Amino acid sequence: MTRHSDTTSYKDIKQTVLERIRSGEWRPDSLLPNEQELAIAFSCTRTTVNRALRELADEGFLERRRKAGTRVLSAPQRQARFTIPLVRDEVEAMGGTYRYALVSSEACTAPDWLSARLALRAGQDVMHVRCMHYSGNTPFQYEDRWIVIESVPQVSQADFTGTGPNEWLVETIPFTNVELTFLASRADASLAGFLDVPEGEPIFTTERITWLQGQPVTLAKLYFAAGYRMTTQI
Amino acid sequence: MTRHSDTTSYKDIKQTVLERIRSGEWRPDSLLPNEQELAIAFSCTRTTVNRALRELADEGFLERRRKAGTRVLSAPQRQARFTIPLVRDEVEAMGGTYRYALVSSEACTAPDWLSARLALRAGQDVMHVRCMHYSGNTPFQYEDRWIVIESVPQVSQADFTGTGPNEWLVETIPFTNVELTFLASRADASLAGFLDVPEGEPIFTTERITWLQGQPVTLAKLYFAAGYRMTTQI
DNA sequence: CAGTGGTCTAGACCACATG
DNA sequence: ATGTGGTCTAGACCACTGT
Repeated sequence: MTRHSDTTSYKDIKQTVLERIRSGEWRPDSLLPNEQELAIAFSCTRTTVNRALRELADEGFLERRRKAGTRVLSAPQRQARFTIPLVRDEVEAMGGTYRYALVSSEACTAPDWLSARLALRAGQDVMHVRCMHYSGNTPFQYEDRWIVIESVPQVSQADFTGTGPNEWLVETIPFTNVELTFLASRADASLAGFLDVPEGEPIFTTERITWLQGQPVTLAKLYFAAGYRMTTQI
Repeated sequence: MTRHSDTTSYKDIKQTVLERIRSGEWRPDSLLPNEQELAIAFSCTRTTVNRALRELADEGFLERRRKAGTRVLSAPQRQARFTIPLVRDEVEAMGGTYRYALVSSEACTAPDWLSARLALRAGQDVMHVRCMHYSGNTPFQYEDRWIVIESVPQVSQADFTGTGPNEWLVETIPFTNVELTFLASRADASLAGFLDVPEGEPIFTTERITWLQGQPVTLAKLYFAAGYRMTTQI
């Protein structure tokens, strides 16, 4: 495609393979010809076939094992893959004007449930930050965040009045591991007030736990406005 | 690593690059040396460097543009990536015994909201299937599904008494495009009964729309039992 | 127009899992 | 033991895009 039309690119091969799966020519669980044979069939090198099949395996269509060969996966284990945007970007992408407001920020000893959740030592200190994100004047997200001070000592001097803790952390900590959880929670009186919904309203919630090289850094609970939907194309 | 220890593999390079980002040696927004220079530095070919950097870009750490070069992304656009399991697998992975029960199955004309959502022609026929998935005797998920008959004519003869429509569709339709949505919904009286929760309970919900080569096939609304959490490591 | 990444070739050796 | 995928090399041409 991108090259002269007489060559077969790895993209062409991916396309063709997907079509043969779609059409039923290569049924689920069936074995594909090996790379050598496909290379001959497609008039290209094994390297090119390899890249095409490797990517299709990464994308969840094929399973490859040395000696065993390449199979079409029976239950297409499609992988949802979506980027986690910064709140600001999300609001602006919807055409809103992003506004941030700090609710509270205080250092304290980690409560028991948090120590357990993050595997902290007893009595470790954390910074507890609560804040709101708005789209224009409409509540968009309430953020309830705990930051482990020992893991990010600079947080003691941080000022979250004008900038949210997430943007601050992103700039301060270059690289992290994340556990992401989605759930539906119920708006209690406090949350209902912040998000301007009736008490008891179902609230789409995500929880993110972040580690820096094995050390727990932060737990963030993000409560979205009523009716929020998180969508992705696969 | 996998080869003789005197060679540099693309995995070694990925590792090294990530470490340099972590350590701050290569700051966000900064430009990496070009592939040729890195190849010399790592004592390998440009091909190998290329694969390492290409994968890191796929994973959201780098941005690459011809002529412009390779940059460290400032806001790590980390991508959550999780597989969508079949209900049966999910229940069994939790150590439960999967049980299925059909609630209702009937052909009808698509209601207006569904026609709009799936871009159907007015008056197109659909199969409406409702069913329950249990873990042992505990409700696990309530499924409310609509299948476009014109897209899957065989559905008229399908029997969903013993097998759920999802497993049937997976076997019948080899390959699809999917739009996936997560949200929090509220248990109405009917749903509360099926899931054995109080009315008004927040319910984690996913909606899946599936197309086969541009044609809408099915819309499934999946309501999970109270307290359900969907988790993924990034 | 010139520099950077994108891709392909031809060949090689190796790791691994199955029979 | 052997067949399969996994990876690397050395070199080439090309596509894109910023200057």
